[in-house]
Amino acid sequence: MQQPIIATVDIVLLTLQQQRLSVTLIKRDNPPFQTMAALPGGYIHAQEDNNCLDAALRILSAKTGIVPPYLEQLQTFASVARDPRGWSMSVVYFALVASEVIAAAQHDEVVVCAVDDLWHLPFDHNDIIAAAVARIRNKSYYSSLPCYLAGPMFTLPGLQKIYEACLGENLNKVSFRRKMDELNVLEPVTGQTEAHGAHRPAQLYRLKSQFKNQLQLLSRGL
Amino acid sequence: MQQPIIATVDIVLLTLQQQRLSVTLIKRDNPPFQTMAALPGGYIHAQEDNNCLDAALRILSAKTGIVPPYLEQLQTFASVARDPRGWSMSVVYFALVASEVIAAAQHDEVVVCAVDDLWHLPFDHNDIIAAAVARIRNKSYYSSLPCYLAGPMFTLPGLQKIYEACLGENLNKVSFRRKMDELNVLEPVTGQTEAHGAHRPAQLYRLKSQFKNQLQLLSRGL
DNA sequence: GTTAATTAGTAACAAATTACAACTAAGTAT
DNA sequence: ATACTTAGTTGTAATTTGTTACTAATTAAC
Repeated sequence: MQQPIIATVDIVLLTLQQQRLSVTLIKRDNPPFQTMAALPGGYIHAQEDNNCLDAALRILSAKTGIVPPYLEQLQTFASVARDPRGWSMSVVYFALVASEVIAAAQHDEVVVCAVDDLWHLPFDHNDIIAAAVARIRNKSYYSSLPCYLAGPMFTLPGLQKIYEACLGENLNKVSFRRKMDELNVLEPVTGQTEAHGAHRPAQLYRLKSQFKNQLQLLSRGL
Repeated sequence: MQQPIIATVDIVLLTLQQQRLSVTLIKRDNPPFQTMAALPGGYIHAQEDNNCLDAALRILSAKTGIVPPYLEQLQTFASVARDPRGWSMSVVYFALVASEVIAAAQHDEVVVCAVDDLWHLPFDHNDIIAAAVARIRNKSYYSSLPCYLAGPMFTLPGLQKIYEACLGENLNKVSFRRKMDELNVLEPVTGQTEAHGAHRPAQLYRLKSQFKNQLQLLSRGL
């Protein structure tokens, strides 16, 4: 074997900022593209990581201090051209977290940017983010995925806004509530409501514990 | 870098045999697991392959003589344990072809086996096949994917059987036809019918040319 | 305090979609 | 000709989804 293949993992860590789907970028501290913002990523450590998911969790934790509740393999991006160092292969994972989690991690060098406002990023990271957004859009139609973008407690109107941000379209209130009921992943926090204005306060909900890190699917979409 | 990571591609080539979803296996001609049947696969050739898809097409063509109309990346399987040679990473693709295509390729050493009858295969190939079958099941609900398992011409009752084999459940005739109409990927071959018995012959259809190697999706499933 | 305004949550109904059953169509075998 | 079998369609019932309009609960204004 001549030039070995570069084996890395990148993570698309998504969150909501001002109702907009946003991605977490890190200032690179090594060449190539040193000092530029890019997806958190790094080499697979064959001695240390038992598998790719381990590598993703290790790298994400090191670079952002976050252990996300939901982490799924997105796709592997590999080609001779995507990295100036040579033939490179990146197994990409995506994760969703509430924005409070990113704030609480208190890591410097972390930039959160709305996915619609991105500039040109190093490597093929724009393509990767586009693929992650497409996947999330799609999964949001028929699963509890967007729930991971909410904090530990949330209202149904709030969750609807989150779904709408993921899908990029407005939803009908009655239908949305029917579908959330059908998903059966939420439980009301008894006695707890959230008021933020001169109107009836909304019931607070949380994810049932068995769905804290497991998706639930709808049989026929939103 | 000490021990380099092994970078390979494997292909789950699926077809239908006697109405059953079946996978193509090849007798391995190198260690480990020499002479055992396994998924067609091989090393990525950094000098030769521009990307993973290229590698998949090259390997599949070399081992089976087939260039499939539809090839999609499934998932990457990577861990320290999956290959006795060391830390290994396999980018897995899946392809669908009509069984005539496999027969026409005339390659020896090719075994086609129903996915429900598989014995214990080398590496994590059983897990890989299970993941591919799950993906196909899922996509068959809302896409034209199973059409790639049919030959160049087919009847609607025949296509329904194919969908049923993919989904593992029976479908309603009227609903199925409505959905195929909605998919809008088929065109009748005028004047051509298929009779195989003492009854009314069925109209033959083919994929519209723009869908010969492109999926079409339903907005709300079968 | 009563009233107006605003959002949460529900109920009733209309529209659309899907499933089912029964039909007609077109062939072969007797 | 008649029976039989599968292809394909039509009509209708059941289910799901979307809309409109309601009631509920709160704050702000008077």
